[in-house]
Amino acid sequence: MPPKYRQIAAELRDRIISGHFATGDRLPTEQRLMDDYGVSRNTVRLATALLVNEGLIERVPGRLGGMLVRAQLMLTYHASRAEMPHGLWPESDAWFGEVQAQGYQPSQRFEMRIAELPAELAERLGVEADSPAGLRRCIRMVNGQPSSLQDTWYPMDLCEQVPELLSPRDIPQGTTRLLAERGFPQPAVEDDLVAMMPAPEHVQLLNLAAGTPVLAFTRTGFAPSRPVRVSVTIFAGHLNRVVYTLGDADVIARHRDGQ
Amino acid sequence: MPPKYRQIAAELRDRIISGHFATGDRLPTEQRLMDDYGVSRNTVRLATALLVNEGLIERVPGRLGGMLVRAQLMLTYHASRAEMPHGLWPESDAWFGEVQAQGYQPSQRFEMRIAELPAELAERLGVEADSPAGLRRCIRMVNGQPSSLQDTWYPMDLCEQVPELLSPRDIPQGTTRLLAERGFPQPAVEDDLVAMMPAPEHVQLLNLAAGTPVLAFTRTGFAPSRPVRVSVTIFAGHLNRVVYTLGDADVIARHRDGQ
DNA sequence: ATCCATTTGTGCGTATGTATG
DNA sequence: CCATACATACGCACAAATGGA
Repeated sequence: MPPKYRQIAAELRDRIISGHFATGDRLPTEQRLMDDYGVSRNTVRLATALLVNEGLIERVPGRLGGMLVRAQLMLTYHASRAEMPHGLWPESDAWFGEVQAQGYQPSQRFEMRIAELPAELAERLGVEADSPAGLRRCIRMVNGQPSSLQDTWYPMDLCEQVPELLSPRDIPQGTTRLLAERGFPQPAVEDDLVAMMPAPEHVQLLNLAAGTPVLAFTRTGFAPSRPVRVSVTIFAGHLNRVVYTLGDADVIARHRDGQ
Repeated sequence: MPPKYRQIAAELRDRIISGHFATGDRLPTEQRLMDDYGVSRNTVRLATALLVNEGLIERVPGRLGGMLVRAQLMLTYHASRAEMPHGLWPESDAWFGEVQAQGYQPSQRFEMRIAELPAELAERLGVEADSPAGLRRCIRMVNGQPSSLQDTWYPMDLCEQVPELLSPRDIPQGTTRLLAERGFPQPAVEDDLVAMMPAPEHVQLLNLAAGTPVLAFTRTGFAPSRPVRVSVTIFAGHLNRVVYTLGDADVIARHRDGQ
């Protein structure tokens, strides 16, 4: 027989998944659970901590607080559509469009600075670790909630050839098109996706609840002569999914239309 | 000032990330941390629970147990290479090859059964929810450790046309080629990736430590006339990453060779 | 096979702090 | 200012797992 706290967690989990508790509902208070199950507060906390770590609930202190069932809002990001392969329109526009098409309210915030390239990213760009590079950071929000964090790095010599990259504001036509106009098209990209628990920095910037995993999405863009940029996007788990379409897209479109 | 348990967690986290503690090292015992920091055992457990949830350590009871720094082994899965677009070789062979090329020892286990399609997957296949379907499950292991879990669903009517799909053993030429030979090539696939905390079933099958996120990778394969299968692969986080190459792969290959 | 020592796992009770309405 | 809810922290006890004597 599993320990009490796991049994209690399992019961509550089932009631959440089955829809007995809906999004935004309050679970019974800790005191109530202590009485119902005849256990100590410690045991109740162990049980509910599991649910917090699974991302099913969040805890809110205060008079009208409690343990709330979290929303399972899901946003789709079409990785093979944006900026690939001929559709060279600005990625931020693509993102705005996708979010709005899904019925949500997008917004974003920009920052620009010069920073030292972490070793792992420097290798992808084929430059030395810790060399300086242009870093454009974009925090994207959906309905006011931080949703993803994108850091795009450009090698320093490229920034000198294309000084607009150092602009602290959004670049209207998009950096990908800007680079293409200056002789650095990106006919190929390599993406790399991994699920991980967020670093403390990401928890803060994305306002993540404990137990929320993130999807780290790294895209390296290649000009014919060299890699020109690497973007690291941290997607808040649960809130985002990334979609790729490979092969003959018409086949899929035909099927969708047929439905 | 942050609470004590967070301070203690932060110190230990820094020492792990900075390499002061290496993979496999034991952290000080709970008793030792109580003495060092002058706190109760409860506080030590709160602190170390954070690190467990971040996937940094695992706890092992027993005489020579302790809190061990977890390995950060990383395996790469080339999603756009296996079985796409002309290279129609068996996916399991592709996986074996990739793992071996990275210096690890692959193995896998098969199961086959008929089961009811979950609503979400039924929609992708364009059939009714809860209708029966052929389910092929493959548990893949690296160096004996469960690494990923793949469930592939085939609509029932397709299984009747291609009865080998119901074979409980591995299909030598691979199911994708088998289907192509029987008139169901897959010129297009759609992939869908999301980071999530594992369901209890996944925790058990993949032998996951608490706090390990997973990458759920869903691939829908389309024949010209219809979708023919949907595969759901659960990758244990930390252990796996998924890579896509989009556009002109030669551009990337040239750059690699040039290094 | 038994017993013992060590380390984490589970559970109890209590007290005080903090956030919110 | 109060009431309610979760947050942090102390202390204690016994169970379970593991490895060695």
